Amino acid sequence: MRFSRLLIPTTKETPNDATLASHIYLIRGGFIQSVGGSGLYNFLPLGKKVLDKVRAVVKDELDKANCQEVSLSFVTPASLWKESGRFEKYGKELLRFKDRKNNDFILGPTHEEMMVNLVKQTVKSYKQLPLNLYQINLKFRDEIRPRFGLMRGREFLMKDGYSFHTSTEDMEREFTFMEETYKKIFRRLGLDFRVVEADSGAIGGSGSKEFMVLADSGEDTIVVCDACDYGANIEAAVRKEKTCDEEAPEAVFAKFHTPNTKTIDELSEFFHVNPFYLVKTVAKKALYDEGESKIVLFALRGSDDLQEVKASNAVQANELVDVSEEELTKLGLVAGYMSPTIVPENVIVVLDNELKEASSMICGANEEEYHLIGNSFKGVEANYHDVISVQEGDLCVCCGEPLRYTKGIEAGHIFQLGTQYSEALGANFLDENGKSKPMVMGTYGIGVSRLLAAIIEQNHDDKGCIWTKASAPFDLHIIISNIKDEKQVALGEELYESLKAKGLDVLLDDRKERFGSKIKDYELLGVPHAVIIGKKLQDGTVEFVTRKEIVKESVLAENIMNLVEERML
RNA sequence: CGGAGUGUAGCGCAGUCUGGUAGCGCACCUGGUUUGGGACCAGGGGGUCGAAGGUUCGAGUCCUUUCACUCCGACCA
Repeated sequence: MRFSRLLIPTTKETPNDATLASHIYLIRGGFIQSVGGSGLYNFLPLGKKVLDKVRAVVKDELDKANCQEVSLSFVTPASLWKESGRFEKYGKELLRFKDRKNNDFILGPTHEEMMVNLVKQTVKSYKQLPLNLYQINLKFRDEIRPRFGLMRGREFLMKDGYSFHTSTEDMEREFTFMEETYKKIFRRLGLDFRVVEADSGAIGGSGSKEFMVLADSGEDTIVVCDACDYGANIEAAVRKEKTCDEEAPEAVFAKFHTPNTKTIDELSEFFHVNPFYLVKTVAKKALYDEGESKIVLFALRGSDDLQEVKASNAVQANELVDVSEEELTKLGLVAGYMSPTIVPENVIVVLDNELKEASSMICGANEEEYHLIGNSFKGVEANYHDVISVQEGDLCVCCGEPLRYTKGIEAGHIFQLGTQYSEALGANFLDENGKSKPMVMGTYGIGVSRLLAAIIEQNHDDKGCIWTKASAPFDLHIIISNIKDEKQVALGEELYESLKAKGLDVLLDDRKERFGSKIKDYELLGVPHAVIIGKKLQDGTVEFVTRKEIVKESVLAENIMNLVEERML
């Protein structure tokens, strides 16, 4: 294609609301255009080209893995979502609206309901299973705070796949197979990624894994082990039970006067003990459907922090929010001195798993200026859950080596769903014995438009994008330095036509611009290779450029064709 | 949701305090010069100043209402 005929509105200036490299370069390079700055984007020709290339890789690998592409209606009747129970549960991210007849509709943020409904109507027998259907379509999530360009938009392109099985074993087989298929996709796109254990979130289900593209700007914190391949999202990470070298504060059970010691630090100072032996009691309000809420006390070691997602799951809440001091007082809870053992009615207590066998612990007395010493949880029946946040340096549950934090961009997520949706929506099949059973499901997602951002986050420099081979908008970028130099133009045209004929996707910069603008645009757009036809043609040479490190190789003009073929075909 | 801020040309901004002809840079159009790191000269086009209402002879500017967007915050008992 000819640059002079393409709509590629590159700019020198960075948009004022962009902080991430991917956001800046996608806008500056004319790949995408912001729509009213509210998490909505138009894809311009170049952006659409990249999107299609990424999409093609995803589709190719899935089709090879016997998945079948379909396309589901974007607008979804709310009735299906009411059946599954998610119309209420999904929260404000679900965009709801009414048609002229006043019927409720939603814009699909994910399509379990629609897909289950499709399968329910067409699949009746075990002979038709297993089945893996997917689509690559728009999704809409009314994010609280869309930001970072394509990283967290409200409307985005997602591949969502759903598999249906006669048994849990078969679903697990497919889950593992999809993990391998996804790895092929991410590798082919040239990404550095890690597969990690994850929380299942609003989708539900038992096991789930996330595909994290490693990048400092990632919004997710992931816990990894360098000694083995353990990796998990912080929301799901576990560790080998923590121990403490310091001596435990031996004491018989007693109430102790502890003025002005509301925080763990103050308490640790007061008793001269490691926070490991203190109980931190965190109050949260758990929100449920239809405006119901409960106050929950989470108790954990003072050396640990509460992991909110784990905590929320422990009480099966939709969300946890902070509780005001007034509310606590009203319930008979004393802020700063709360206790997991002395608790008013109507307050739920959740103890962290690691407190199960703990002894010599100090906790609040739920009384102003008093703590209880010499507490033991040995043999105490209680509501135990894993609610702590794994910290850097904690030990790996698999191999015992220290764990490390890193940042990742969630680009894929696969779930073992089970029968939760098939039961709710009545998606049953008849087995060999003619018995009706709910289908066992798995679900698999890839954020296709987010991948564009992820690729750039991982592959850019201070000049612009550096697309990977599989994602680049063009294979080769030819720059004619001076459009008034007939020799340069002639060679450029010749190269362009013959390389096109060989099947390369070539961009020819034939604009009436100065060299400076053209090379800046080249570096900004980030096509993996370029040929510069310029001044040096007088001496019979041109340059072959590799974008990644900006390496320029001088090549005799008559050899350039061979070199390009050799390197690129 | 809590806090702060911003809406003026396609983009980035000044002008608002102290009311009086709508400005600048980039981009765009025309002509010319220039052509290896985002050029220069000359000329030109483009804005119901977020919206509604009010005060005034006169409102981008003052008052009221409203909408939109951006940024920061959501491990504390």
